[in-house]
Amino acid sequence: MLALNTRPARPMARAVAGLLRAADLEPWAVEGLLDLGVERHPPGSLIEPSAERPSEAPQMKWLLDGWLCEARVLPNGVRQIFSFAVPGDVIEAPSSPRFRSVRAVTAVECVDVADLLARAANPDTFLCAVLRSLEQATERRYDHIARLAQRSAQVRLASLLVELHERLCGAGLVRSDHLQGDEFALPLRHEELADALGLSPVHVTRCLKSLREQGLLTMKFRRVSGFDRAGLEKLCV
Amino acid sequence: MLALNTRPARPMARAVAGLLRAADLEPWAVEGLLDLGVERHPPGSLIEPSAERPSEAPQMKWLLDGWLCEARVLPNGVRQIFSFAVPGDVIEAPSSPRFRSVRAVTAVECVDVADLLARAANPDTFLCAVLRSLEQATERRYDHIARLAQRSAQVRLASLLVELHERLCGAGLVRSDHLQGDEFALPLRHEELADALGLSPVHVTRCLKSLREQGLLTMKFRRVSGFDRAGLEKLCV
DNA sequence: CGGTCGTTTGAAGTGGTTCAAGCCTTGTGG
DNA sequence: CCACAAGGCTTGAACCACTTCAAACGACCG
Repeated sequence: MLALNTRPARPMARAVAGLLRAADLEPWAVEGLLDLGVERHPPGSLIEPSAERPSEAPQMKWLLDGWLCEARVLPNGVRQIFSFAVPGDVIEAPSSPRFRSVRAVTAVECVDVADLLARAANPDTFLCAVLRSLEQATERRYDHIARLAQRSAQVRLASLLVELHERLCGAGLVRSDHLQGDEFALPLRHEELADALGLSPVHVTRCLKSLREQGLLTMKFRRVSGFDRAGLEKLCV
Repeated sequence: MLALNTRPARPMARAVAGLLRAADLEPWAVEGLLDLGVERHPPGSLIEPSAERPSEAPQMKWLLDGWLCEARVLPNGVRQIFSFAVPGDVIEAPSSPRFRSVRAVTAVECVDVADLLARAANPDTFLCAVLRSLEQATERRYDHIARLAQRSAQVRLASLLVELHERLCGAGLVRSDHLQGDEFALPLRHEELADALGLSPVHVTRCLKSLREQGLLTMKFRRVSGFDRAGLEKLCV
């Protein structure tokens, strides 16, 4: 379920670069990271507080690689996804998964924030980045409420994709192309998008088709290409 | 726009009792409150950080009497209400009202939390209550996302009313009646409920009618009566 | 008593759901 | 290398929840 590894594989190094950019950290801060134990979680697994460290405070993880989603399963069996986490984000591992649980969407690599702080050469810098990340997540929760309550299906989808594009840009995971449109990995099925947006998967399909026909993006094989950010933002006004 | 007053009127005393119960505070803690300046805001006014105390930290207010709503006006002119605050709640006065603003729904009385902490005989107790209140508000934001995304109009409305009933109970603002159903003041127009729930006001009317016909509640003259909590909760499953 | 704001009701339109079938990828075994 | 199965994507048709528009009604306030 969970393996520790002191020698991270290549994908992490790539994400770390983005992470550092996102957190405004200096490149030399990487050294502190590479010494740390990296937790690996397979797709679909729950991210829970480590049992070994039974602390009172909420445990936070810094996501190095892969995607997470924060969700709740309602009494009627429907899953509501509250948010997605992308490399560079900090998430709180919920102590009681009754109301909110965090699950790996893809294979995931993360480190414990407490470890990071304890071992970092400059804990203050790290802490600031962590707090900023949590604050932005809170901000996005408001955005999501407005999105769900007031927007049509197509605009909900477009604005979520714009948000993810923005965040992936910050993590250095977008290949920019001003002529053909940007391109990035989006390891979500229509069902995940539907569960986040309160739509049926088939209607997500239809909305994506419509966006494609408007030349705003193409989503295929877990990748988005031809992403026209300006056009999508105009749609979202 | 904002008046200070050292001698609060009667309505406050009532709310304070509920507030204390909600916060598990001892009755003698009231004394500290009565010495404090109480801010009064007319209906419709914005609650902003006091200009006189230009602090970096977010300013928090403890609501003694009246209702607030936390909202954003979207570019297309639609208002999204994120949450309501009832007596006993703590709210953060947003520093930049660009993304989130807090507005008085009714006439409002509140005190500054920093003042409260500075002057309180037992700041620890107060601080715990404040933190608990903020934590519960965060929790409710998740509930609201799930409500908006996954529920039918009628269930959205019912579950919001159940939430408000629960909170008003905590503040001692519900008159319990197990035979006829509970009764409490609900100073919201259909439009406010609609803006919170992502519905049109006319459809709120229809949903209320349906709930009334099911014998679950009656909403009239800014009051809810015949509130059948158990029945409503069964509806929300 | 008349004006205004909020609520109620009806009728028509639309956006999203549901169900069901076909298709396209990807992975697996012969 | 192909055959086949499984899972996800796509499309169509019918249905339903909610919206919009419009008009009437009711309470409250001068």
